[in-house]
Amino acid sequence: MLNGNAPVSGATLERVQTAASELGYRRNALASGLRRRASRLIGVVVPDVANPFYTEVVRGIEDQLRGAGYLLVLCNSDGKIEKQTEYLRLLADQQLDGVILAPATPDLDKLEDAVASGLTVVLIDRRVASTVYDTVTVKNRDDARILTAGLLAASRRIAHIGGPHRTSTAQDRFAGFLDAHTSAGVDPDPRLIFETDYSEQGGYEAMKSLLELEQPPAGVFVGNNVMTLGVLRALSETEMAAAPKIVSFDPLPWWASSVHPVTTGSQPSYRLGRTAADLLLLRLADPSREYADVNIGNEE
Amino acid sequence: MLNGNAPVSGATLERVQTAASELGYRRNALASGLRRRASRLIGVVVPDVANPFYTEVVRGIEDQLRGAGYLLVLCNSDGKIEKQTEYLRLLADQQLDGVILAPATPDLDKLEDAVASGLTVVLIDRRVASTVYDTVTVKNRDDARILTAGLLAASRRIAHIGGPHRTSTAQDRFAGFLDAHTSAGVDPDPRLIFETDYSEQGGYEAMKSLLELEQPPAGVFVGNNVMTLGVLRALSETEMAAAPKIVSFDPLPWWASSVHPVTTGSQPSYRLGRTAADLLLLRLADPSREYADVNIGNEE
DNA sequence: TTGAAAGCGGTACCAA
DNA sequence: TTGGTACCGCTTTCAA
Repeated sequence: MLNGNAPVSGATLERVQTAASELGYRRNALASGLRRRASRLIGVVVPDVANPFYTEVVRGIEDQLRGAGYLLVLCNSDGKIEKQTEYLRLLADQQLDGVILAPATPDLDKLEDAVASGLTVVLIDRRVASTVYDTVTVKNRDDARILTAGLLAASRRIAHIGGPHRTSTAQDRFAGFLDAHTSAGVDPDPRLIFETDYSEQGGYEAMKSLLELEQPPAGVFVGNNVMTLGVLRALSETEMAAAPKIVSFDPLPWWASSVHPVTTGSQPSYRLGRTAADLLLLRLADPSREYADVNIGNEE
Repeated sequence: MLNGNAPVSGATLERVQTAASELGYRRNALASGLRRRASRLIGVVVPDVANPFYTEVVRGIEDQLRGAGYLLVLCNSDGKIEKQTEYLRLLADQQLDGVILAPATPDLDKLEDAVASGLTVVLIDRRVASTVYDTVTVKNRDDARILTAGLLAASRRIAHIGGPHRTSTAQDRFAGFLDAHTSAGVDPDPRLIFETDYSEQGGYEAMKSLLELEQPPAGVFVGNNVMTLGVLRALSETEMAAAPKIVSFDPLPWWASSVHPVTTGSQPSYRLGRTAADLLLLRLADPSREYADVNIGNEE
């Protein structure tokens, strides 16, 4: 009745509605949710909101959910599978309608529990070995290839500072880096390839090592924004005639300022968030729709 | 029964509990909440999570709530009173147990509605004209005084780039700036005092103006982190022999790197979040306790 | 100590 | 179309 699903006559409906607003009636969402088996709450599980990439993603999700009348429940997993699992259980207990999850590991066992307990799941950022989830990722390989090609146009000595190889994002970006080399007919120098943990400190240390080489690279491809900030810190500590060109896969946060120019991809973290929220709302509306695997690129 | 509040014998209790876990029983939080009139959900309303200050605050709140088994519902008000009001209503509808709010305006009318509808409110960051709320702020005036005094020790020509005067934070920080001048027996130069809107662009423009002066200041006190990033951008665009010393009220985010050294206060945004969450949990446990007005400073 | 029953505030269904 | 009633799953109370 109060949600308009009842076959009441216009007059009665109106009478009820004015009465309701005059009395300041507010629907109790808990009671409603209990009956309808839905809470109008969406969970978001990310490694850390304090990482500027996820901050933007979360903001995008929130903006999109707001329009649909959903509220966002924020969870930080710190990339730990136990925290992620615990949160998924809690979210299921709270009867959340769905979860947007940036998986801590490519490993899916626990995820199935979550789904079994009634959570609708949308995956973001990292792809996992399964096609039964809506997934939103960025065009890691293509974008990395394009960015690297830009560097190779100026020089053949290009370094790579990447994330942990167990993550799909780091793999894909490294593959793009190699693609560009292949196209350009250049053999990458293994001494210029660094694998770190996607951290500021990792980027800093890798860049330090590069700068200490007898022949530093002419350009550096850096696999994410946080590492790039470490790279910039390393650069700022070093005096040199010709600093290497820096290309960062992610854009730096809007408030980051730097003396050293950095070329970046326009990784659309905000749009990624909106898209993920969209997919989740669509699936909630129609659980039988086909699974989507959206790949957000630099276009537009 | 399932929450242990029932006068059951040990044996029965245990029997039920093992049965429950074997069957994979999970309590329905919606039903439980409906009955107990509590949802184990806490709302957080901030202007924008993407502002590094609030990002840290939110992270602090989340970590603290997690330990207590509460979930965090994130809302961005964009500093707009309408969005804030709408969210408070939504949160009340969802029967949230409480809200941690960074008020968009010093104006409280709507807040009372929220409380009337059953929300327990804790205020953060900006103080409002009322003593009937738990409040957590930073020691704006003292910290600003100390930071400014550091600059005055080196020179008498110190500029001030502050936030909007209608906010309590900007007022207090400016007062601290003046305090330091009084102690040092220095008259502040009004041409060096800028009021902006706490934005990166505002900081940028103010700094540009300062650099264009015939006699630029020897030091600049900047009222928040975001403006400081604008200030740094302005500096990076300008070549000069002796750049002014920059002091930022807030610390820059951990990943920020900069060529220009910046002295910062150690504004404990993370701790502010934890403290706010603590206060809220305490009040939820004992609604009649005295209102707290906590002032977090640089000590420790 | 135990079990049964009422009710939190809605929604959905059914007979009138 | 309408009003009445059962029921969502849990907590609390009350009688046995």
